[in-house]
Amino acid sequence: MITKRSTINDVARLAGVSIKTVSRVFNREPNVRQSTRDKVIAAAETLNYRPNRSARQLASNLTFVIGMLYDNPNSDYVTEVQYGCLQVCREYGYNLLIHPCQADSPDLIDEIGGLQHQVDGFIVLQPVSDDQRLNQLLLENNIACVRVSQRPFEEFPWISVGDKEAADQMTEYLLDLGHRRVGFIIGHPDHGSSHDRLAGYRSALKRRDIRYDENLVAQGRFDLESGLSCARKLLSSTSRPTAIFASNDPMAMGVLSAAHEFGLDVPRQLSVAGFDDSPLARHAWPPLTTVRQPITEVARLATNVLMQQLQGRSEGDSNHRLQAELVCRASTGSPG
Amino acid sequence: MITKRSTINDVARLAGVSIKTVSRVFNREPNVRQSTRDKVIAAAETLNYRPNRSARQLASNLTFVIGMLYDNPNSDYVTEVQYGCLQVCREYGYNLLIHPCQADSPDLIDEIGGLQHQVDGFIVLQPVSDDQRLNQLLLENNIACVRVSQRPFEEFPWISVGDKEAADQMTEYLLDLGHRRVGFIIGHPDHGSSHDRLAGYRSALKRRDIRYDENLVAQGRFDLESGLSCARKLLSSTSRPTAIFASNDPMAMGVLSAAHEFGLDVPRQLSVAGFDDSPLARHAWPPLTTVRQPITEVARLATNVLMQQLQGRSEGDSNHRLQAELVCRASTGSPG
DNA sequence: TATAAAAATGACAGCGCTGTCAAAAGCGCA
DNA sequence: TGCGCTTTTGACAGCGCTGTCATTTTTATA
Repeated sequence: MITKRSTINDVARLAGVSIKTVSRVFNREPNVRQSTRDKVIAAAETLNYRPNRSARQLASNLTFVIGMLYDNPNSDYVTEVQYGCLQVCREYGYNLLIHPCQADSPDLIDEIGGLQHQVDGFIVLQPVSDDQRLNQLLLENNIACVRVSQRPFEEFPWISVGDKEAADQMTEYLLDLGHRRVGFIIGHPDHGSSHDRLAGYRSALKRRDIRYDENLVAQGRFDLESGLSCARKLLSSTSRPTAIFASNDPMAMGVLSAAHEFGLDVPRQLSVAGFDDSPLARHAWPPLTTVRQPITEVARLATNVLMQQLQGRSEGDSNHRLQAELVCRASTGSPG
Repeated sequence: MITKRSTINDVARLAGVSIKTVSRVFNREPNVRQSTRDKVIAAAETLNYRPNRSARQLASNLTFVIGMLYDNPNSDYVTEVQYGCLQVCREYGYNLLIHPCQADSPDLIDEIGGLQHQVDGFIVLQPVSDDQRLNQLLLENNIACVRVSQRPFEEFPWISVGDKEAADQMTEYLLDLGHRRVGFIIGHPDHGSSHDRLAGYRSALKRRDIRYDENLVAQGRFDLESGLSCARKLLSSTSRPTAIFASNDPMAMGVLSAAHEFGLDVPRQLSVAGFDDSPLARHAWPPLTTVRQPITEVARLATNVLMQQLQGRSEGDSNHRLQAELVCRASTGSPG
């Protein structure tokens, strides 16, 4: 049997107050006497009342939904971000609308334009967060958002992870192991973090007075196949590297495959390092030395910042920077 | 500058019709003259009108949102399902609300109970779809849903994938290669598909008149670690198997690691097969022979069936069965 | 041409809530 | 006790749409 869902009127009648008072209680507004509050809550409980979101949305012109914009082929990353975001959403009674999209799609702007009234704000992940048209759209329409990106855009709050520092650390770690020819595979050229990771690699070399050698660097695209072909190229060179640092884990997996092809033992003859600490990395053979990003933290933080924004409490400082961390496993060791 | 969003009234005024007619056009209702329809559409276009979902929801008592319930640690699977589901959702103007949950949580029922008014229906993935309390809740409250599961529940429509047949095929394939001692690692005991995959293994053995040997079978939990320990057990036995068929890819990765430990060459000394065709499988070394499930298809189908349901067009036959497919890669070969 | 039936359109209530503003109740203090 | 203040509560409009049902227009048929 389907019993009709109880409304604010039912609760008000049972509690002997006006519907407005019920509304106040459920919106945690001040200036409601405790005894009144209790009456209302009790009544709501007996009736198993739940506010009707649609009605609330219509009346308040709020959706209680936030949108998540992303174009990330890495499902582990996406899932983890979703998870962290949902945790915070639930605290605030918000729902999450996921919107995977193609950053290079010409329809992107229309698409998001249509979404804008369905959500109160957006969390925009890399690399979509670096799309200037999109940022402009959000800005012009005064849409609340938090960007996960390595670079600022206007006054938008943004969350960044110390990609450069982490890449620097990883490079330094490889140098500390005694490597002198450390290869590097750059990530997808459209991804902001690709540049930062490369910058980190370069800064560590520089600090150690090691010349940056273009022959040790190859341009990948963040997928295994590109990692494989880059590694083939690097390993075929006359002065082959004794370590290869790939800008993400799938590419590092490609390097591992190439090492197999070349009959190189990892890590004795070739050290391999990745970035992201995906499950892939843990499950590789040998398990991959990599960099762990605090993904859940990023997601939680981004969501919290957005919630603050939506509640009008915008912060002074709009950048929050988190640090990534080295995870040393068996794929790296001293050379020779 | 933020211009106020235009409403159905604006469109009606500009088109010179009543708001009800505008409503009809936007809901694709019949009985609107083409010329009227055109006028309305033109007016809507100039005003850049978009129906207000909240208002529509409130008035129609529909949410235009479907919920996706899952508890799946495999992010590739989840992401792919989300993707397929979203494709269909967009066609129908629906949004997707994801709700990862813990199948064994005591609060699950409350949680879903609270969600029920926020969505028009649910897509329930395994293993949540096999939770009897949840199914009962959905049934009692007459909530529309489509289950992705290997078994029926009452009259609910359900989508299943031929796990058993696929496992049978894979086993047969290994036998065809000449293996006589084929090990098997069972999946998580709470997962319906674990049983089916085991059943497929057994049926293939039986057809070939090969005795089912308990010593060749180990109980895993769908994760790499359990695959590793199961493989250690199987490989330590006096009559070690020449092939191991793990019920999913992470466990097969564990088997691969164990093979490394035991100094066994894959596939010359040990063939390894997985299930699911996760990216893991493609990226393993050697690349893993496995079973590909039509995940996107499952998701699309499930969503379509749900949409049919919501529109009152319930089908006669409520089960849709899709077939999985063998993917043969380099991790399997003839023994010896 | 008249008439019935079908198709197209509109008037209006109301979905369940929040915002606004006014009214009532409670409080401190002379 | 009464005054002015603050705190608490309520009445009511209206958010933008859809459902119902009445009305008008068109079409088919006699």
